[in-house]
Amino acid sequence: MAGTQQTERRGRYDFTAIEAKWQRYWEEHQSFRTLNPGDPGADTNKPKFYVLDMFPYPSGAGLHVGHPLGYCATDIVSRYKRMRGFNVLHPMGFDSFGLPAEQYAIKTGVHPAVTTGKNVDVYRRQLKMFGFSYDWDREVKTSDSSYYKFTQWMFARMFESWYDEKWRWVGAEGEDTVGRARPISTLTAELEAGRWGVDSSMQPVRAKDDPDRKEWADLSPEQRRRVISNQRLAFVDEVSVNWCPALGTVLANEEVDSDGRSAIGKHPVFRRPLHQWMLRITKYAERLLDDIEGVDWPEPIKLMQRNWVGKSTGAEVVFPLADKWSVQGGAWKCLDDDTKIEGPLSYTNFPHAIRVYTTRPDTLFGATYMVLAPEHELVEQITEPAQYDAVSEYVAAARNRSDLERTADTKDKTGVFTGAYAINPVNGQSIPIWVADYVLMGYGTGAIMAVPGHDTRDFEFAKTFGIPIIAVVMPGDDWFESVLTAADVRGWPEGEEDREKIRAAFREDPGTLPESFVGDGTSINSPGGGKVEVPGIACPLDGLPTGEAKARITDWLAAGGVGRGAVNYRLRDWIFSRQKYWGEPFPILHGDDGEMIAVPDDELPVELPSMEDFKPTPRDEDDVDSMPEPPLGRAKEWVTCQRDGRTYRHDLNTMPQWAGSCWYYLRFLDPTNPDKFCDPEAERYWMPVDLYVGGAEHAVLHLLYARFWHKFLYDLGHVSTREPFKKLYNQGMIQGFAYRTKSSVVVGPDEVEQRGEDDYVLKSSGEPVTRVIAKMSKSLHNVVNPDEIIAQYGADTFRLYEMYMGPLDAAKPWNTRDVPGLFKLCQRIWRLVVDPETGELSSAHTEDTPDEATLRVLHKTIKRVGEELEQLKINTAIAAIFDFVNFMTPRKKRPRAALEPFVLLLSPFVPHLAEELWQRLGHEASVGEQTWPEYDKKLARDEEVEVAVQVCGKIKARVTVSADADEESLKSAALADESVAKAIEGKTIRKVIVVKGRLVNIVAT
RNA sequence: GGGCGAGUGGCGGAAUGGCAGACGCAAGGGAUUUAAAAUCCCUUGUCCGAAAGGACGUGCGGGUUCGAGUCCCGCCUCGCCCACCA
Repeated sequence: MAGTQQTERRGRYDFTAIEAKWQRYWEEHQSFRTLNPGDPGADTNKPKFYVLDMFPYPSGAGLHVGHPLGYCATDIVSRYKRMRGFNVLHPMGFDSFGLPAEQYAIKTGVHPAVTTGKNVDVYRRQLKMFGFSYDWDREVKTSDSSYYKFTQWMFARMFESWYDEKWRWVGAEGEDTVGRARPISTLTAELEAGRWGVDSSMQPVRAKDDPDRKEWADLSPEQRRRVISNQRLAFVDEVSVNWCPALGTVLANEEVDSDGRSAIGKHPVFRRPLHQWMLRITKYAERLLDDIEGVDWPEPIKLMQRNWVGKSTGAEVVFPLADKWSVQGGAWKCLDDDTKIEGPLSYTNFPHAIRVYTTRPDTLFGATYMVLAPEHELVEQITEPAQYDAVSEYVAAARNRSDLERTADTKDKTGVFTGAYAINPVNGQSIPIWVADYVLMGYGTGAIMAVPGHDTRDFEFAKTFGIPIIAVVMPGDDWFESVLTAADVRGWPEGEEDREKIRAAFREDPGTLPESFVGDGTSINSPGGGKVEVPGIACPLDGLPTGEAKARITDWLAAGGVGRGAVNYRLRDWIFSRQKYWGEPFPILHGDDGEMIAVPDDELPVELPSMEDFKPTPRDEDDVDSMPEPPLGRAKEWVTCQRDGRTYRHDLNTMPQWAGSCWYYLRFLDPTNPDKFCDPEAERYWMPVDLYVGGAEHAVLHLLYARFWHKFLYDLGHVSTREPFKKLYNQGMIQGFAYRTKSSVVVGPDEVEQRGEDDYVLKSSGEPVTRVIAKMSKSLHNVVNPDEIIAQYGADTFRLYEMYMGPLDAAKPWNTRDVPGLFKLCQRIWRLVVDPETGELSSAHTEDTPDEATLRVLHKTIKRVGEELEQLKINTAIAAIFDFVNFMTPRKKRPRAALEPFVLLLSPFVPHLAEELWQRLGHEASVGEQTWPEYDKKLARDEEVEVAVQVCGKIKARVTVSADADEESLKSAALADESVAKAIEGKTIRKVIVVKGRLVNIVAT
C-alpha cells in the first residue's frame, strides 16, 4: 500500500511544487526583466510591444476573481508576443492614493500609509501567485513620494501653462493642429511686447484681432495677475460642490445618494459654491473628440467618450431686459441713463441682457418665455419686489437639493416667475422671465429661451404654468401619424383635406397635441421683418427647412449684434481638489496678498506631512455655511514656509484619486529615474501602449483624464505621441449567482439549498427560488477569493478557467463547479508526457516521426491557437488545446516531435506546467525563451472535406470531396448522390449554388 | 427619458450570410475496481418512431436571400452607461 502511494506521488501532477519551483526559477533568472534602449544587452532591432493592465486600487479585501481576468489575458498575450520575437513591456503597479484607503483608515484608526502598505503587499503576493510575467523591477506606487514628485511636477506645468487657441503648428506626428498649451512665459512675452492686448472681458487677444484692446502696459499689477490666472490650465475657481458638514468634506457626485445624503453615514449634503482647483480640460474638448477617431478602441467606448464631451452647435442669443431697453426707429435704445455703450452693440458687449445658448435658433419666433437657473447671477437683480419672497424661497430650496435630487424626477416641472420681462430680439415681443431648476447653471450660459412648441421640457413647463405655446416648425405627416396613434387619438383622417385641418390645428395651438415636436421640419409662424419694428432686418424664415433656417437666422443675429454662432460642450472643467488627507499635496504656495506660486522643481516633492490625526473635521450638521478646512491645515509646521523673506502657506488641498493614474503608464518606462518622469529615449521607444486591458467602468473618466493629461504633455514636448493607448480592450465583468424568491427578493447562495437539477429552495422556509445572475457583492456572499481556488487547483488551472469561461469582453458568471474540468485538462496534459506511476516519460513516448494524422492535428492546432490569440479569442484557443489533447490521449504512440511544439503552444496559458514538461522533455532553457512554432500550411489544411448537399435549402446528403475540388466536380458529385437524386426526381433544376469546400444547394421545382 | 450591448440545449458558451449547438460542465450508460475515487470509452437540443427515418428548432412578429443565429424593419426581456445638456 505504502509503495503504491509512493510511486503515485512520484508521478502525479503536483501543481503546488511545480508552480513554486518555476516561480522561483523566473525570479532567480530574472526571466521577465525588460531592457530599455541603451541598457547593456538591449536589442532595439526587435519590434516592441507594450501590454498594460489597469493597475489595481489596493483595497483591504484583497484581489477578487474579477481582477485577474484581464491580467491573465495580458499575461498570455505578453508571453505569446515574447515567443514571437517582440521586446515586451509588461509592468504592474498600484494606485495607492485615494478615498477608500482613507475611509478604511478612519474606520480602523490605523494610518493610511500603514494600511496601504499592507494592502499592497497582499496584492503583490497574490499577483505573484498567478505566475504573471511582470517585470517587478518596474513596480510603481502612486503614493510614493518618488512617484508623486512628478505628479506634482506635471501639475506645476499646468499651473504655469496657458492654452493658445490661435496657435497653428505641425505636431510631432505631422498633423496640422490648431491650439496648444504653452508656457505662461510665452503669453507674458507677447503681452509685454504689445503684440497681444486684453479685450473687454479681460481675455488676451492678438493686437491685430481687436483694435479696441487694452494694452498690457496700462493694466495695474493686480489686473495683470488676474489676466494671467484666468489663463492658467490649472486654476482656482468658485464652483458649486457637494458639501457635507457632518463629514467635514466635499463629496463627489458618486458619493451622494439619490436621497441627497452621503453614501457613507447618510448625512445631509448641500450644494455650496467653494473655491476649488480646476483643470481646463475643456480647452482640449475638440482634440479629445478628433483623436478618438484614430485609436483602436471598442466602438461603444468611443461613443461614450464622444457623448461625454457632448459637442453641440447652435447659437448664442441676447435677450435685452424689457425695462432697460426699447426698440425705436430701427435701433436698440437703452433706457438706463448711466449705461454708456462704447462702439456698436455686439454679442459680447450688450449690457442689461440675458444671454442664452440654443441649438435651435430657427425656433426663436416660438420663444414664449425665458428661464434662468436658480444660481444665475441675474436672478437677484431682475426679480420684481412683489415676487422677491417667492423667488428667494425657490432659489434657497434648489440650492439645498443635490444634483441627483434635482434630476431624479424629470416629469414634474417647478419654477417661479420673477416678474421681469425680456425682449425677443427677432420680433420685439416681451416675454416673461422665470426661474426653474430644470435649467442648469453648468451648461451653456445657465439661461435658456423656452420654446414649448419644440422642446419636451419647455412643453411640460408651459402646460403646467399655462404659458402660450406656438408652433414654428411644421413636422411631416409621419410625426402626426405616430403621435396621434401613440396617444390613441382616433380619427386620423384619410383625405388630404382633413390632413390639412390637423396641420392647421397644430399651427394654431400645438398645445392640444400630447407632445411637442422636436425634430426637423419646415419653419412656420416666423414671418420676420415688417410686422414689428425691430432693429436691422428681421429675416423671415417661413418655408425654410430647419437646417437653412438655422443658418439664416444665425447670420441675422450676428449682423444685428444680438447673437453669434456657437459651439458648446457638455464637458466641464475638472474639479481637481479634495479636502482629504490621503492624496498628493498641491505644489503651490500662497502668499499673504493672494499671490500663488508653484514650488520650484528642485524642491519637489512636496511631501505629504506625517499626521497622527488625519481625519476630516466634522461640523455640526446645521452649520451649513462655515467653510471646511482640510486635514492638512492641522499640520501647523508644514503649512507655513519662508521664501525670499516672505511667508507663504502651502495649499491645504490634495489631488483626487485619478491624478496618479493619469500618467503611470509613462513612469513604468523608467520607474527609478530621479530627475525626469521618464527618459525621452525610452518614451520614444515604448510609446504608445499597444494593448491596454481593463474594465469598462473606466470607459469615460480615467481614460478621458489620462488622454487629456497626455495631450498636455505632448503640447509641451514631453511625450511623442498624441494618444497614449493605441488599442483598448474591455474585459467583461465576472458575475456571481444569486437566487430570487417569488416576491423578487434576491438572496445569496449561502441561504439556499440545492435539491436537484435547477431546483433550489430557501434553507429557512423551503420556499422555491430561481437562480439568477447578479453582481458579485459582499452582501450576497457570492464573492469568490482566488486564493482558495489556487490552493485547491493551482494557478495554471485558475488561469485556464477564467480564460475559458467565455469571450474576454463578455460578462459571465463564475461557477466553481466548472473549475475541475480545467484541472482535469492540466492532468491530462501532464499524462501525455509523464507516466503517472513512475514519474518518468510516458511509455507512449517515442522518438519516431509522427504519423500523418498526428501531424495534421498538430499543425491545425498551431494555426488555430495562433490565430485565436491574435484576436484575443482565448476561450476558443483553449478549445483547440482540448481538441489536441482529446486526439492525443487515446494514442498508443506520442512522438516527441508532436509533443514539443504543443508544449510551446501551452506555455502562455499554463506557464508553470509547460516549463516543467519542457524540462522533462530534456531541455535546459526556459520554455518562454523558445520561438513560437510555425505551422505548415499544407498540413494545417484538410485534404478532403465533407460538403453538405441541399435541395431547396434542406440538407439531403453529405459528400466527401477533395478540398480543392472545383465547382463542376462538386456539382457532379452532389448530383451523383442517391438521396439527392430521389429528392429532385421529377423536378426541373432551376439553379445550382456551389460554395467551394462548404456546400451545394440545388434549387429544383 | 436617451444611448449602447445582449438574448442559442439543464448550465458556460461555438459558428468569414453556407452542415446550429465546436469545446467544457452537468447528467446517463459501459470498461476497469472487492468497492469507491480517479482514469478510459460511449450517449446526451426537442418531438414522433421499436428502428430506419422524419418533423421542429438560435426571445417574438415580419422582410431581404437559393440559403438568416448572423443582414433589414417592428416589438418583448435583460444588462450597462448617461440622465432636465437647451
